[in-house]
Amino acid sequence: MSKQSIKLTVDAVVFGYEEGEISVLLIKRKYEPFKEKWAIPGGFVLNDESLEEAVQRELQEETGVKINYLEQLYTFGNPTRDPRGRVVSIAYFGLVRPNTFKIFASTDAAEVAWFNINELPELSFDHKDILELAIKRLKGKITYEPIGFELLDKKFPFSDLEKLYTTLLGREIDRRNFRKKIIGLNVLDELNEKVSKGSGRPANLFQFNQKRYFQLKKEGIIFEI
Amino acid sequence: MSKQSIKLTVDAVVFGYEEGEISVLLIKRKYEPFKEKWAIPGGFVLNDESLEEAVQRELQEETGVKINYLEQLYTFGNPTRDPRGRVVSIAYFGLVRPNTFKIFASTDAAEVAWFNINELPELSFDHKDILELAIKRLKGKITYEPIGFELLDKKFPFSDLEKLYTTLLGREIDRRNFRKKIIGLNVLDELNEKVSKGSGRPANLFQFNQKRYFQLKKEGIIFEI
DNA sequence: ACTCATATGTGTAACTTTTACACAAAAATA
DNA sequence: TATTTTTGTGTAAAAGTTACACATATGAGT
Repeated sequence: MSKQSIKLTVDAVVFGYEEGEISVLLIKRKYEPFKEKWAIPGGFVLNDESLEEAVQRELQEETGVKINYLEQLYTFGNPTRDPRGRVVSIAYFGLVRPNTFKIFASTDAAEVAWFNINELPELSFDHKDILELAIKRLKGKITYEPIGFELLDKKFPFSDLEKLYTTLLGREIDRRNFRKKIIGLNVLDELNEKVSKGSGRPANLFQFNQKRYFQLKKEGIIFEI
Repeated sequence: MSKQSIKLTVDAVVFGYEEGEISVLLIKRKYEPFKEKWAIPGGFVLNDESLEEAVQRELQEETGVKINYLEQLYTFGNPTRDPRGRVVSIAYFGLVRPNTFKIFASTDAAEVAWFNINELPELSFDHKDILELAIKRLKGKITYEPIGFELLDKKFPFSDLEKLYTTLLGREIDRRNFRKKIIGLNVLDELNEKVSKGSGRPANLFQFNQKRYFQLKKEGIIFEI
């Protein structure tokens, strides 16, 4: 039996949301292979760091992003997925509020940019597969975990939440029923603050109450939309 | 930056079901570390095989089991999880019908045995965490994917299915409502065969129709219990 | 300051789904 | 042949989901 020589990387599909558009963070590779091609940020895992640490480090290095919500997505191990040899990649899935920092390219990245998930460029390696799986997971997960709030401002008008769900679910939602349902879940605090964007009646602001969510979860009450 | 020296293993949590009990397949380790301790079957990934091939090969080698249903569970990468050094393990989750083969120990395994998931021995490495996650996944997944059928005989009386769900969900089910629901899903074929085990009215046999399931899935009709 | 356009906020009735519940039929056993 | 055991089946109440329209609060235009 030949000695194992497999390299390990982590990759992070980071989603952001702004004004009705779901975007994903990509970098333009500075080096071969796939030099000048767009790719999901990521890189080799160091010997003594955990996988999550590796993801956070690579994201910080390449893009300047500090992640808000992070979870493991899937491990891609096809023997031919990397032309350099056997490289297994553990893909993560992250959510951020894009307006809370400035992105910048460095180390392996020549450029960093947000791409609308419906207008993606050609991607390196098997990153198209990874991204598709991540999109599927995001769209699926918002109906049974309250991860959507990680994409919105801490305080948000109800219409933002509604628009996010409309976008992710890809269909119209009845405004009244949606509001009833969400309010009924009992995980939102209604604040005494109003915000008015342009014309129209000013909206009340809401805030996700994570503590209450965990409490309810512990009691076996499930979040479901 | 020091050169990466991380080893990669796969581990497989294999579940079986018989007579109202969910069991998991474990091996007793023949070598250090954790010599003579029970562990989930698995081993090092070879350079040129896919991760799934590695799982199937290790299972075959160590236990004689050919898996029926296999999916990736999670990747465990805590830097201290293996005393030999940095070993990242990609855990899989499998389902089999235990009565379709004989298990036997070989290569790294001194013994192989089925353990009821409620009466587990002490386990090696972080295998307790892996197993707990797998059990959680199994219990969760049966409500929205028809994987329960992978644990039953191809032809089964309705009561077998009901008992499986009772066991996995950990609560009583209304027999009539359950039957109505499952029949309503339209994925079972009712056969013209009866089986009688002991006393009582003989039961009709049913069979899962995978083709119909995929058809319905494609049409957006979801399996849900 | 008045009118118009725009976005927010709210209740009820029809419909669908889920739950609760009991007894007859077919076979084995005593 | 009476008793026990397991299978097989319908209906009514309750809960949840869906469809649907108008008043309110602001900004913009005149």
